[in-house]
Amino acid sequence: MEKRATIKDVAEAAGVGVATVSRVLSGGSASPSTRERVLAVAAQLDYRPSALGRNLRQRRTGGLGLLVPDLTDTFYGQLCEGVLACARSAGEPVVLGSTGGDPEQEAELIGMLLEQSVDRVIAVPTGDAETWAPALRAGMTVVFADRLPPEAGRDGDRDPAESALDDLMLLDGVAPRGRVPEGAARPLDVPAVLADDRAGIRTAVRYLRGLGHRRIAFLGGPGHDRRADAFREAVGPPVDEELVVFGTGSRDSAYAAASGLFQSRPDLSAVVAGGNVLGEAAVLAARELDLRVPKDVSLVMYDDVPWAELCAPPLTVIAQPGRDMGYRACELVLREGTRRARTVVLPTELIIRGSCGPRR
Amino acid sequence: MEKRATIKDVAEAAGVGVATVSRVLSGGSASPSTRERVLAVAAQLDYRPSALGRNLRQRRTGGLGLLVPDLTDTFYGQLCEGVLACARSAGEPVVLGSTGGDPEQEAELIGMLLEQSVDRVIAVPTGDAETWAPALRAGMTVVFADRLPPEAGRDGDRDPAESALDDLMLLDGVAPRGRVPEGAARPLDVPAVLADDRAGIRTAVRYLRGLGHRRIAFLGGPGHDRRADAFREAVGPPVDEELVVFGTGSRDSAYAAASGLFQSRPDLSAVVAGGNVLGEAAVLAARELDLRVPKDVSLVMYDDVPWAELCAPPLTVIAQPGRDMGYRACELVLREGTRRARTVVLPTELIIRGSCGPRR
DNA sequence: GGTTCCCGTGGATACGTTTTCACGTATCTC
DNA sequence: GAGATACGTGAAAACGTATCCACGGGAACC
Repeated sequence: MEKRATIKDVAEAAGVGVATVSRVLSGGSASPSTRERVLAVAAQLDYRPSALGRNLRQRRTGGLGLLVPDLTDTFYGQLCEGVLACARSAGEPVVLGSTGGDPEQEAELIGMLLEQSVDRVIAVPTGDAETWAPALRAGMTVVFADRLPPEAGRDGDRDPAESALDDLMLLDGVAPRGRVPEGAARPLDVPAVLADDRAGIRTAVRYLRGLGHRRIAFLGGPGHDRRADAFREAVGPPVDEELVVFGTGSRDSAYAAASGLFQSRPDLSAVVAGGNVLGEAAVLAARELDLRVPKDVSLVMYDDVPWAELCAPPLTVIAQPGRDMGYRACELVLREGTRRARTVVLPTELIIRGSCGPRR
Repeated sequence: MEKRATIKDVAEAAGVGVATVSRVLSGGSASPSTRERVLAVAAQLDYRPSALGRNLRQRRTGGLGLLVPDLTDTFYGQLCEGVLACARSAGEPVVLGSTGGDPEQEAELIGMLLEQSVDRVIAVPTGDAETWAPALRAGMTVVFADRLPPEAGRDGDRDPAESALDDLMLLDGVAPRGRVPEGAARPLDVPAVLADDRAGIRTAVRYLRGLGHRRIAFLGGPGHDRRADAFREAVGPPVDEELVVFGTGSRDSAYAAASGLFQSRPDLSAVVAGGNVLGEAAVLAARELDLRVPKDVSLVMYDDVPWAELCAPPLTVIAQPGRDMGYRACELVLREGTRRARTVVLPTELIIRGSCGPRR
């Protein structure tokens, strides 16, 4: 456990100044002879520049922050893999935080990142604009993935992913449509990578409609407000608000919400689950209540997770490219500063398996 | 986006020296009056000590490293959640790396952690002792979770989790039994948190035996050597080595291994999958080959993941406490230095669902 | 009342790096 | 051949913190 060699050691051993060593290793100019000598000495001493010194000097941590609600949710696992893949190719370390869907924990983690001088973070936000204000105020580069924080002064018409772009593979640099009410809290001006929820939900609802379903429910979790809105829009007025229910994030609460939904509204014949945890809960709750899928109730689940295919029956899903979303979000956060990036919307795909059938 | 206040600013505003501010914030001694004044000023300036400066000063990064093979694998998601929970309660940031089951990537990530001066790592190792040598040589505190690196000079009798402790909830500070051959490569002296693989596999094999199965296969992935050994021991000699097959880590390769196994040995009647990705592959491959579970083939899968219950049929599993393993591993790595810790073995549990039946 | 001890305090230093600045030499140009 | 230009180089400063050390003053003790 010898202590690591410093740049000074290398400089001394190579008979040059520290500045020269730094230049050689940073790709600066140096004469071929000295460059070679420095490189040889550095290799021989197994010298690795200390990120600590460098970061302190340039007053920023090289790393990226990554905040997700729950790593047990396979979709976020995919998203993380995407971020990590991109970060690795950029040589950036990633510090990870799991918020558990709790804004307070999220705020705490933001504070931790601030303390670490991590100035670039990609997050699946849990808290609202207020939670993220400190990060932005500190000049952090933030990119949201998968969702946006709820907006204080909501008006259903403004949606950063304005959708209706079935052919458009991705949308970069959209100008926000619709004027923001003067008094309302300004929405966060933060780039984001989102799935085309509106199109995804609409396709699913149309599909279910085509199978004859009229009473369709939406089962959401925290952060699924955009999807719920898309659902409301897709089923069209009048919206039966009793058929739009939310869990609070935990698997238990998702199960409770699903079970409650099935019991209070036995007339429903199809449900759209806003995430894979909700879908899982729906399957479990249906089974517990002796509702057969798809005979008694049809189910479409957001997120194409590997196990969707293993289910009984295999689950029809709205697939969103989790890994890609992570990768692109990371690209955005890395590119930031060079060019101001805006929202990116990735396409969803309805993958039809066996969990939907005609209305009984 | 004002720049952050430094300790100097606080000192100046409070009319004291920087040393005093540092002491107050680090819990050192100070008079009540100055302490109060400093605290007030710090709060008012929204001062947060820079981890960069502190870390440089004390020549270490506060943070923890966490290396897992694949976040898409739900078990590792659980493990990560455990680590993060423990790390958060200790106020330590966690930098995450995903090795993809590739020793080369793992080595690269270790190098990255070294560069960041992260001196404490918890890892699900992918590479061997050689991969980890640089980390140990640099004085890193390493704790392995879920598995150990393969040992150069293997002898089947030495197993850090000596098992046979069905009642013992956990085993702390076991002395390695059996002498290490003189010439053989010394096993890494690294604390670890493992599941009681031997007991888990043995229980599963006994269960299958009780159902009448005689040709039982083991389907493993990288790092499942201990489980394979436990399997060999459980079925007892002679071991039909054709029934012990491995995938390389990817879902595709797992599927290929499972499919190949089923096709080359149609006489097998039960399979033990060494991990949930392998279990998933086995279900898929069986279905593709029109083998019904459990009628034609029985299946026991390692890892109790939420979707095991959703499967058709619900999967009988060997549950290991992923979250706990992460939490304990993190505790170990934090405690290290205070007291030299050794291997911890956590119990497994056979959860019987519907994927096993009597031999047809 | 004088000496000793202790505690609160501030100045200075070190951590390892990048970057600026200035210096010297070698080459080019007129 | 003398001036100007370019380039390679090293000394030094700065980043924000923790900690060592020295200094001062008040209290306690003899």
